[in-house]
Amino acid sequence: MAVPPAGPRARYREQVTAEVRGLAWSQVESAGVSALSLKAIAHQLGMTAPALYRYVGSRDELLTELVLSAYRDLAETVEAAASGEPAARVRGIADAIRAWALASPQRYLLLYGTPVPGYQAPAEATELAQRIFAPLHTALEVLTAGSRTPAGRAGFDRTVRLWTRVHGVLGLELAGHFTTMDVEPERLFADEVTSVLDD
Amino acid sequence: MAVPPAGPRARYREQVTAEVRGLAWSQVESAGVSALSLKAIAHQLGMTAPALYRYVGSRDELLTELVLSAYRDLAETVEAAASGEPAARVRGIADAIRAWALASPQRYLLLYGTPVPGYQAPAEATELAQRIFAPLHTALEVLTAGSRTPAGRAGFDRTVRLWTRVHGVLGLELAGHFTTMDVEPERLFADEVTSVLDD
DNA sequence: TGTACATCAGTGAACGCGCGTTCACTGATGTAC
DNA sequence: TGTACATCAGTGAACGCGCGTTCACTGATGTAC
Repeated sequence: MAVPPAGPRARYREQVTAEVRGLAWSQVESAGVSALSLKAIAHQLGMTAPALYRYVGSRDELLTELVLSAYRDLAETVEAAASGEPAARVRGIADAIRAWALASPQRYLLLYGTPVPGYQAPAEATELAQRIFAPLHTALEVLTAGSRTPAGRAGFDRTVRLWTRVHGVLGLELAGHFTTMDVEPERLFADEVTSVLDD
Repeated sequence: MAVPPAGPRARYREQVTAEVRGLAWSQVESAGVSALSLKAIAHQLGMTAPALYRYVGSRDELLTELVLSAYRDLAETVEAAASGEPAARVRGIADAIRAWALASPQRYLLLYGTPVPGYQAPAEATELAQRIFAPLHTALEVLTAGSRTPAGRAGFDRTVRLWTRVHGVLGLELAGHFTTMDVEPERLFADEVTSVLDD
């Protein structure tokens, strides 16, 4: 693996770059994507706005980095949860997704909420979305190997169903629609995961 | 019913007010809530920005009007679809919700997508959300009167489940997550509605 | 070890844009006598 | 029927704010001889 130049300057550069990403995330997490502001980040770093262009190509590029890193993080979370007995594995992955979403609602909404108008995610996002989908799909396939649900189309449909049910609960929960409704999201979520296992 | 003053001035006033609402909607529909701009509306009407304050209290008030009218419209749509045989009625309502969402994705997302940061919907929104929920709930109760699913808590949970499954499909569909995934949203949606009927 | 040079982080001024909102006002329109 | 008055839609200037982005530049830091 090629190690990039690691002099003191490169070191400093990486550190500031990390701070930029960190501040960008805290903007998104506290007030959504629309709050992402290069000028605000610069001032929080104690520098003037143009200096930020040493670390960021443009606002759109920064946004793309956030989106991709969120996808990557979720993919890793899902992959890390993919272990154990088949049924428990599906449940484990689903619970990991919910925990990931609740840990940072705006990060989840950045990926699966209302699309940012005029912004088109890069092709890599699609690949990462598949990396998130795959462990769920595999877990469900293992669960029913040689039993009721046939493979192929029907198996794919089942994974999609799991995904939409998971999002159905999370999307409404994160948007606050259960607070006025006497719903226990946790139980509802668990039941929805079970419903797909029982399919 | 008290008829409001209907002289030529009131007439004109109502007409312009309607145009303001119409332009506001076309902004939201074409680029989401964040595109809602009083100045832009004024200029599209051929007037200067301050003149708009004859018709609108503030941007927030206009937004509230949009949100409430979207809720009202959906509630009416759902109520209008609540007829026919029990199973067909549930399906009819669900299909009406999907048609309503597809007719104007941003209007659906205004209600159920990522919340507008810093904006709090008025209490009336909660009442209207219940008006949307109620016909679904009634239809499901009629469907299983005296059969498997007991009333009360379990019946409520089932309606919630229907709602989250509907939203799971619609939310991801409207955000464009199926376009790279070889999913037929219409079939998926129909299957999800069926899954609750079979519960 | 010391000096000359290249690198590059950060500045300051500026551009052009958009936003919501206020204020004192003009002038046309409708209304009351 | 005509005139005086009140109503009110819309203007123009302005405030203060925020945004992304460019440009020529200063000055500190690291590097090569």
